[in-house]
Amino acid sequence: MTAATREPRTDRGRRTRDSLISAARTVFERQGFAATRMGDIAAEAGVSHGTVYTYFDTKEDVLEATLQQLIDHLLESIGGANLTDPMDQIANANERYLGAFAENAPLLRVVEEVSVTDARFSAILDDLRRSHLRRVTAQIRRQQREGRVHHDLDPQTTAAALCAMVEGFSRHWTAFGSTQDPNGQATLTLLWQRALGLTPADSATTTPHQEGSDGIHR
Amino acid sequence: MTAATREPRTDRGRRTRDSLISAARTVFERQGFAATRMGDIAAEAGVSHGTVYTYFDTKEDVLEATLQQLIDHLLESIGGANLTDPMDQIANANERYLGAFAENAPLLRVVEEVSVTDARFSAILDDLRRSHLRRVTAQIRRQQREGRVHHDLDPQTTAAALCAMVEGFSRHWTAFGSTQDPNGQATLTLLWQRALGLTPADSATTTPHQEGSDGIHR
Amino acid sequence: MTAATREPRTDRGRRTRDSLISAARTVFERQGFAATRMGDIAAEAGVSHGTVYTYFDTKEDVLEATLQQLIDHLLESIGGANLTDPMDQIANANERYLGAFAENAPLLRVVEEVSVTDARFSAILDDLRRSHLRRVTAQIRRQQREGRVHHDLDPQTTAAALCAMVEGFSRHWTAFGSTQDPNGQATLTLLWQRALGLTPADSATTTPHQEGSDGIHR
Amino acid sequence: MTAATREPRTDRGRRTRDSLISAARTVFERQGFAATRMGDIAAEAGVSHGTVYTYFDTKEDVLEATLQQLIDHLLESIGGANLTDPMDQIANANERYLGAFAENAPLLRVVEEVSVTDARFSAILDDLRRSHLRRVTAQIRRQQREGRVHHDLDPQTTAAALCAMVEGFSRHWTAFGSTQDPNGQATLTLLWQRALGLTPADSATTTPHQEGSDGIHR
DNA sequence: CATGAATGAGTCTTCATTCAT
DNA sequence: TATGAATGAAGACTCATTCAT
Repeated sequence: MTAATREPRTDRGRRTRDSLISAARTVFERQGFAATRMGDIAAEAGVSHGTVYTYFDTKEDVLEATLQQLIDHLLESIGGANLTDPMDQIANANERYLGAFAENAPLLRVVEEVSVTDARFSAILDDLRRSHLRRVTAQIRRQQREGRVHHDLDPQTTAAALCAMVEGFSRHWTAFGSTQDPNGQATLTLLWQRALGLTPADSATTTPHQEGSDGIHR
Repeated sequence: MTAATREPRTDRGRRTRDSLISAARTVFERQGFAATRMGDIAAEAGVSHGTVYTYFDTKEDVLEATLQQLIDHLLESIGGANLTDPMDQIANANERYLGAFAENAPLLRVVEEVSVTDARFSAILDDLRRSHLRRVTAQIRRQQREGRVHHDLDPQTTAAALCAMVEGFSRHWTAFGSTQDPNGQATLTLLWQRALGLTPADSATTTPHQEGSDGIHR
Repeated sequence: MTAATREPRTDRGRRTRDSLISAARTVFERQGFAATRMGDIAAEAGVSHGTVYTYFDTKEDVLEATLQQLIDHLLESIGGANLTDPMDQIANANERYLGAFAENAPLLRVVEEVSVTDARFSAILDDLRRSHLRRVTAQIRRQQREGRVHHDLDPQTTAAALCAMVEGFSRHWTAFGSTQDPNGQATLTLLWQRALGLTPADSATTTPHQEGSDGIHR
Repeated sequence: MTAATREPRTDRGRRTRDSLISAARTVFERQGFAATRMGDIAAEAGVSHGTVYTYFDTKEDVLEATLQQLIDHLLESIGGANLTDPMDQIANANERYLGAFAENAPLLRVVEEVSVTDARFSAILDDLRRSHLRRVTAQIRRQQREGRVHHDLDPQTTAAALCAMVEGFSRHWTAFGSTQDPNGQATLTLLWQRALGLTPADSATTTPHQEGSDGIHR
C-alpha cells in the first residue's frame, strides 16, 4: 500500500504477485530477512529471478507487502473483539490475540529483525502496538471509571504491561511449555483480570476479589 | 560459551580487545548487526581494519563476545535478587530487572535481530530466558505451597507470562511513556503481585485481597 | 566430474560461458593459478566481474571446467591411437601424445600447481595417468606374450617409466632443445622400442635386436 | 645463499634458523606453498610469528633456503656418481637418483608449484635439470664415440628423455606400484641401457644386443 | 509479462609484513 | 633475539538490481 509496489494489470499478474507474497512469507519465516535472497523467493514461487522486480522494487518492499497482508488478516481476526464489554470479554480478546500472534509470530520476528535497521518497519510495528495500546488503555480507563478496576494503576502503563505480557508470551514462552500449554490462554486471562482487580459486570459496585473462587485456600 | 576468540597475551592486547568490544557495542546499538561493517567497529575503536580479526574470527564472534559481557553484567546485577523472600522482594526484583533490561535493551534487540537467522544466538537467548523462567517458576510454586498465591495458576505458564510482561515492557512500551514512565516499575510490581494474589508474608494465612487498601473505591 | 557449475540456459549464456573458459585458459597459462584474479578472467573475456560467478562458484571451479575441456580434447586426440597394433604404431601413439601434451603442457602445469594443495585436482591427474598407465601396461603385456618384448621387464613398472618419459619430455625438456627439437618424437619412439626390445610384427618369432640397422657401427 | 637471508650471529640464532627451515619443510610438504602461512611455520618450529622475519624477508625466501638445503643434500648424494664409468655404473647412478628424488619429491613438487608463478624458482629448477642434462648428454656422447651406444640417437634429446624418465618415475609412478615396486630401480636401469643399446665395457667393439641374455625367448 | 544473463558496488576475510616492547 | 600486536593491501565472493530478449 505504502510500499513501492506495481499493481498487476492482468489476472495472470495478480496470481503471480500473490504467489510471490506467499512464497516470500514462507522463505522469510524460514531464513529471516538478511539470509533471504530475491532468488530464493522467486524459486519458491516458481518464477524467474527477475520476475520479482515486476511487482516489487526492493526486497524491503516484498517484506512490506507480506507484512501488509499479515496485518490485514490480523486486524480482521482481532477487529471483532469487543473491548467495550465486561470481564468475560477479556477472555475472548486474549484468546484472539494469542491465536493471532502465535500464528504470525514467525513473520513478525522477521519484521523486527529488519526494524532494527530500517525505520520504515519499526514505524509500522510501533503503529501496530500503539493502536492496540490505545484501545486497551481506553478500556482500562473505562473500567476504572466503572469502578471495576483498581484506581491506583496508571492506565497507560498498565495497558503497556498487559499488552507486553500477551505479545511476549505468544512470541517466546509458548515454545517453552510442554507442547504449547493448552491452558496458556486461560492463565493469561486470569492473570489479566486479577492484575486489574477486574470484577464481573454485575458486581461492579462490589469491591473486587471478594469471591472465594480464586483458588486460594479453596 | 566463549566464542571463537583469540585471547590476548599481553596487556596491550587486552586493552585493544576490550576497546573493540566496547566499540562494537556502540556501533551495533547504533546501526544494528546487518548494517555494521567490521570497519565501523575498527574505526570506532581507533584501530586498523585487520586488528579486529586479531581477536575475532567473524562479525558474529564479535557480537557474541559483546553479548557475553552484557550477560555477565546482567547476571551480576540480577544475581543478588533474593527471590526466596516475601512479597516486597518482588518489587526489588522487578526494579532490578527493569533497570537491567532497559539498560541493555538496545543490544539485546540486536541479538534478536541476528537470532532470527543464526541459531547460535537464539540458543543463548533461550538459555537466558529459560534460566530466569526456572527461577520464577520455582518461586511461584513455593509461594503457592505457602498459601500466598492462587492455586489455580499453572506455575510455569504464569511465570512465562509475568517474565514476558517485564521483558516486553522494558523492551518496547517503555519508549511510549513520556520519557520513561517513572511509575513503570511500581505499576509492574503491583500487577505482578495482584495477578498472583500475592499476600504479605505475615498475612499468609489470610485470604489474599481482603484488604480494602487496593485503591478501588477507597 | 562436472564441477559445481551453473549451466547456461540460453545461447547467449552458452557463448559467455565458453568465452569465460577460453579466457580462463589464457590467463591461467599466463599467470598461473595463484596469481590469477577472477577479475583477470572476466576482463580477458570482456565481461563484468560478477559474471564469472554466474557460471562458476569458485576459482577452482573455473579451473576444473577448463581442465575438463582440455581432457575432452586430449582423449579425443589420443583416443584414436590403436595401441593393439604392432611396432610402427608406437611411433604413431607417441607422436599423438607428444603433440597433445606439448600443446597442453602449460595448463597442465597450472593444474599441477593447484594439485599440490587441492586434492580434487591431484585426483583428476592421477586418474588421467592411471588410465593411460593401464592401457600401456596391457599393451606391453600383450607384446610380451607375443614374444616381441623382453620378458624380464615388469609390465607395470615399465609402462610407468615409459609414460613418465613421454610426459616428462613433453613437459620440460622440450623447452631445452633448440626451438623444439624436430627429432624429439622420432627419438622418443626409438628409445621406447629399443627399451622394450620391440621387434617388427613380422619378425615376432625372431630374437629382437638382431638387425644391424640400428645405426651402431653401421 | 642467493636468498635475502639474515645469517644468525649467535648459536641460539643458528639453532632457531635451522629449526625454522626444518619446520618449513614439514609444513610446505604438508600444505603446499600457497596454503602455508608464515604462522604455520612459526608454530611448527615452536617460535613466535614474528621470529620468522628475523631470518627471512619473505615467504619465498623461506622456501628458497629450504630448497637450498635440499639441493645441497641432493648434489651430495648424487655427486659421487661416476658417470664416466661403463655400463654397470648406470645402475649405480639410477639407484642414487631414484633414491634422492623419491626422498625429495614432496618438496620439489612444492617448488614446482611456486615456479609456475615465480621465475626465481623456475630458474633454479631449470639449472638443476640443465646441469644434470649436460652431464648425461656428455656421457652418452662419449659412449657413442666409444661405439657402445646407438649412433642414430641425438645425444641431447636422448638424455632429456632418459632424465625425464627417471625424474618422472620417481615423482608419480612410484606411488602407483604396489608399495613402491622394489624392482623399480632395476627396471629403470634395464630400460636405460637397452634404450641406448649400451654394451658392457669389454664388449665395446661388439655390436650391442647380441647377447641372448636379454630375457626374450630365453 | 516473464526470463535469465549481466552488472558492479559492497564487505568480509586473509595474511604477509612491520614494529614496539 | 624473541614476541605478539598492528597494519593494510588484496581479492574472493555475494546479491540486489537492471536490462535485453
